[in-house]
Amino acid sequence: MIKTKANKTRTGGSEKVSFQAPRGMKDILPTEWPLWEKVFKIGKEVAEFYGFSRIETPILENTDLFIRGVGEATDIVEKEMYSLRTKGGDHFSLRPELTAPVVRSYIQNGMGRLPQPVRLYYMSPVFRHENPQAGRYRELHQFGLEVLGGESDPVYDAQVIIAAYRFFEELKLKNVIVQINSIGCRVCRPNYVRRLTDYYKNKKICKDCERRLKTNPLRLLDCKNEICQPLKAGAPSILNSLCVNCKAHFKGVLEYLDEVAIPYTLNPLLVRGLDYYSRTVFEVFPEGGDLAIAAGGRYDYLFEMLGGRPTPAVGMAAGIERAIEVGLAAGGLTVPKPRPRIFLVHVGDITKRKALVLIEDFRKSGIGVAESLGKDSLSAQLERAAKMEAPLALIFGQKEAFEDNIIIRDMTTGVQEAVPITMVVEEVKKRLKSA
RNA sequence: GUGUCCAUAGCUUAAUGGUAAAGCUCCGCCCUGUGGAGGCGGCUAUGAGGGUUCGAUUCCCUCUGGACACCCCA
Repeated sequence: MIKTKANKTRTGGSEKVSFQAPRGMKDILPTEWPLWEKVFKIGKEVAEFYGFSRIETPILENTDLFIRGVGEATDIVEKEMYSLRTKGGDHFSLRPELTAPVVRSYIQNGMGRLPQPVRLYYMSPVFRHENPQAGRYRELHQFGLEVLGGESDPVYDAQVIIAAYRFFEELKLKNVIVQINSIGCRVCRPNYVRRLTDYYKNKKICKDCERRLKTNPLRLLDCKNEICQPLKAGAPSILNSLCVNCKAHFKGVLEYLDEVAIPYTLNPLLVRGLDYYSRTVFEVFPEGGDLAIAAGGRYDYLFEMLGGRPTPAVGMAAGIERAIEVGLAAGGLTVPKPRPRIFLVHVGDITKRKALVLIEDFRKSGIGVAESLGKDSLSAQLERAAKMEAPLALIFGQKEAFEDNIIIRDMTTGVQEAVPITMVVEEVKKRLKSA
């Protein structure tokens, strides 16, 4: 028996079922879609301007990819993955993020032989099984940029941040804030972790932090528990522990950002939840908000973790739902108006048939035509035309068909004029232009 | 995973331990050839399951979904 979440009622002989979208997931309705298209368009333009090409990977990946890539001890892998086992016995998961899949694709498809670095972008759904709340969904869409290969050059870190910043600028989000930090590399991070662990040892910390001290000590830095707050001030700063190379790298990133006047604030307490980051990490916040709308960083070791050759890389992912919410709330982002279409009204069966032919003529001329051929009443059709704010209505009745005419009605003024049917496309074109 | 609040028609809201009401939307008619108005009419609801009760939409439990917060995160 398959467990189903449909609600069922048995009344008499018939069964009534009702379905709802899965928890934390929602429909993008026709009224919302133009907005999404706009956001997608902006993302595409920004990404392609900076030399990124689109990639789309499968929604399902081997669970192991995320365990190795994102990290076994992370919340994402520990408790937020939608995992399933196929009939063949494979363990798959709905992707909770796209960096690991993109790296997998790079390795699998031999992109290492392309000119380096390879720049890829995506705008795709990811899935996380956590409890929904403000700005948090179980299915969310991420706009992401990844620069893969080449050198571990700070200029790439900066470029990713610049592109992300421009994306939000184009979405009319004012005064977004980039918080940035460096969490070092294999050489310097272990030293820092040791110092940090020493510092916190024998100090009064919260339960979560006791666990973090063992599994992921860096996370002690962004603990929000009151008990731990006073300790943060005295904690050793990672920026003082960076090795010479990491220091130079971080300095480089900041200098490039200064060069193009991207505003940022240093946040030495910023660490990221995923295992694969090294050196640069950053998060982007809307003005006055504390929910990140984008985050990213450098991940020079991820390729090795996934069985590839050592390959430096840096990337970021923005939450599209959150960006849209913030943009709408700030008022800069608006729902685009649909392109106006003329409306074809028919009266009678013969004209109904001929109307289909006429529609094709307009299609060839690139003019959008709406109709409601299913309705036969003239009033009802005009009503519909008015409701959808068609600038012009074409009225095609028996009389007109007989005389090879058609009436063009200006819906705002109510002025009508009969024109020869052969001229109607041209006439409409003319009127739309002058309007 | 935990906690708090919530669930009446497509939408917004009303009411009651005893026949569920309205506005907007939608559909139809007035309107055998002229729209946004008006009039008339119609469709559609107590999220699902169980319990208490003569009787539950109302009280109780479970499930599902929603809002918010924690954890964590885009």
